Amino acid sequence: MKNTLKTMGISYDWNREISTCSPEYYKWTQWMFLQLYQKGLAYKKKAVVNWCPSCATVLANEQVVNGKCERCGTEVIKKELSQWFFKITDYAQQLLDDMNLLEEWPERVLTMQRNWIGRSEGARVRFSIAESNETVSVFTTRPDTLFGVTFFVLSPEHPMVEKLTKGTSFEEPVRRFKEEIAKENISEKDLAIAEKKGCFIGRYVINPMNLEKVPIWVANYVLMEYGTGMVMAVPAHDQRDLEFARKYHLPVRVVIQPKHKELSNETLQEAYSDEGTMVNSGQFNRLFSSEARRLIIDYLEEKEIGKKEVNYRLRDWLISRQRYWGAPIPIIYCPKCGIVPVPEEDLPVYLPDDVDFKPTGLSPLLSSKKFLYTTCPKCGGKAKREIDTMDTFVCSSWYYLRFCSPHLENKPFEKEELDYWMPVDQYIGGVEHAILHLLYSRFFVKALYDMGYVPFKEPFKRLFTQGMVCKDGAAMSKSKGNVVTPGNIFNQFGVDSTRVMILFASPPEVDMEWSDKGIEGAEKFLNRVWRYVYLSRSIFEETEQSNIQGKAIRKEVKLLERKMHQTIKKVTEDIENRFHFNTAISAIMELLNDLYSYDLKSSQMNRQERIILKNIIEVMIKLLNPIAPHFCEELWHQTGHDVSLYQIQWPQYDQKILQEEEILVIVQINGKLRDKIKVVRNCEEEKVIKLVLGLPKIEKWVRGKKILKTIFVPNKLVNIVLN
RNA sequence: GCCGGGAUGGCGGAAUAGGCAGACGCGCCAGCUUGAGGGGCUGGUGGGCGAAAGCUUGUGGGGGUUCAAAUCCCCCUCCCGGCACCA
Repeated sequence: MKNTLKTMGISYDWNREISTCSPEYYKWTQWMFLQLYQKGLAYKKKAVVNWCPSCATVLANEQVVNGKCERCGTEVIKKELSQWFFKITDYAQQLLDDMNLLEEWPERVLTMQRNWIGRSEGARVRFSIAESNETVSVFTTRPDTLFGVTFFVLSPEHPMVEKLTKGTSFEEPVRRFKEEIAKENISEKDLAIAEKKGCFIGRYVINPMNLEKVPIWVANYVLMEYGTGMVMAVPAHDQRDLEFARKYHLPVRVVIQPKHKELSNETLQEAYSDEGTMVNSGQFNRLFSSEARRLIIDYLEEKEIGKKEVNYRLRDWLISRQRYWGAPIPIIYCPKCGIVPVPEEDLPVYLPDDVDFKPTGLSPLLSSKKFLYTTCPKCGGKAKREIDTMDTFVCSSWYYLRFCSPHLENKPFEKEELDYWMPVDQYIGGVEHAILHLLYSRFFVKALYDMGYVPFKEPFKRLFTQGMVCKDGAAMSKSKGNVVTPGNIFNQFGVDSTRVMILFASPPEVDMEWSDKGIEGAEKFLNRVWRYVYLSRSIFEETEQSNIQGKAIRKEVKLLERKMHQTIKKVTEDIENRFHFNTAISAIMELLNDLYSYDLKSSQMNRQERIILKNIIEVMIKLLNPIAPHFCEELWHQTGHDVSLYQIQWPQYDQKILQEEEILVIVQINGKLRDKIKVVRNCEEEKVIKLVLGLPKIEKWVRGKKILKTIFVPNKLVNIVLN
């Protein structure tokens, strides 16, 4: 990889190269963990987590794509395990709010992050359970539909289910139902379309608004992980609840009527989830639903039966991995002292080298006795190390900070270096990192900011997302193995032709299907440049004095000079503002085409003209240099220069020469192109119109018609509107 | 279902602030050069009508705004990406 990059002439500063899997680096990853741990942002909990059977490790939510493992594509299953998490949810709101600071990020990525965080506003409402002192709470985004609650649903995994059915005649059937659901084990992907199933549990809750008793069910469509693991069902205004109600013949009660039609409890086919006028809702009747929503929340708060609440879909970041690769989590378990963090001075906790890689489902580190057994830093007694390693996304969440001080030994980074380098001015990466690396890194910087380690809130000022390069319909990636090795193309066509081909194919932000069809064109272009310079080589021979007399510079030379300035402008702007190398290259091609087509014989040029042409050729080489550096460097030396092109200033364009003194003006009749005319720049309206009306083609169209009006856009166009 | 982004010749793409649609390249066709091949050079190349000049049509489809729309607005179709029984 490094060799390929070097071969391609990509100018990284290899002095700053770091390797996240080296102890010098992961020492500081472990240090980060300890800082987060001390702040309460790293914690261990038992939870239902994603497990990839093929990788034999747990995964974070972000690493499960369509129910499959992000790395290997295996269907992910659920397991209950005790694992380490980073409390990214503490930063959910800040991650959303600070998107304002990310003005130069693509909207697409911000949207993806917004979706992922999934903020929803609503209320938490407490319901008491009938014939009991217990209460339960639900989260709802629609407190205005509270009067429409006709049943209550718990997730089958909810601990309350057992509690509420214990010792009743429902205990057995509910248990059987839970087993049935668990057995089905539908994948995450199919969950959305799976049939709704439920079971009444024999108990009731009291609706705090109207004190109605409504039955409690368990059903497979309620997620344990979101909200409180239970929902208040409002079938009239929620499609899922309606489907369930119709299947089990539960009542439906409309509490919001839309403007132009009247909904009926009996015939309702589709839940109405928009706004409307409140009905069947006691003192809130006749209010508009959005208004009622506010007032009901006030009412809930006043009566202390609920409160306004914001819920996020974002889950905490599960960072434990049962893999060898990754920094060991610097934690020691002591039978006396419990969970003890490894003291900073004992870092790094080295990855052992005597491990057995048999996939056991437990971390390979377990097999290293040397690693596992240690002493407790607190009491000195016998203790065991945490055997899981950290998600490698932890390593990559802060590497850009390390780049600022890559070899520092006593600290992860130097404050002065951060001040100088950070935040990153321009970050470039694939869109596939939108909610993985980019979200994690933002979280890290926010946490480090709050701890006073970094003086900025966002790591990356400007983000550019490259399109994905696909092959055989799938994104090219190391893990999928459908990568093109550029070696063969280099050998056959050379590195610079390959660079031209890649850059010319399409602008970098779009996805593209890999094709090397353009390689021959790229090679042809470079050959044409080479040949032109070669044919004009006498220009560069100082000794040869022009014996052509005369000072007049021919029009062709002037035109070429202007074209050169236009090209400088175009190439500079395309590269600087948009990374659009494809159009930059095409501009250079145009310049070259012009050079060929004017066919100036250097032997027939006077001194002035030779100086201009020489400059044009040199500028062309300079402009092409970022695209084909090896080629240009060689040409540069071939044309008699000793200093490397890298030390040469980027060419500047001259605004005055840039502008054409004769402008081609478009002549339209009723908006249709009919003719073109050349006029001097900034020619006044009356003059141009007069000229235009004198054109034979235009005269033909205008004859016998009445001119209703004329549109004049200076230096651009004339449009004559006829009846 | 919701949220983004798209759709322009045979192909990759261009048109950056509403003003020449198809820059540049690939491919293809014809010609020149060459013993041949390769290479190079010249010309042509969205569709229709035409010998040509030219006319006409044309940026996924339909409607609209405008003197003027690939570009702005509304509706629809399809493709890609994200989220998705998220209460």
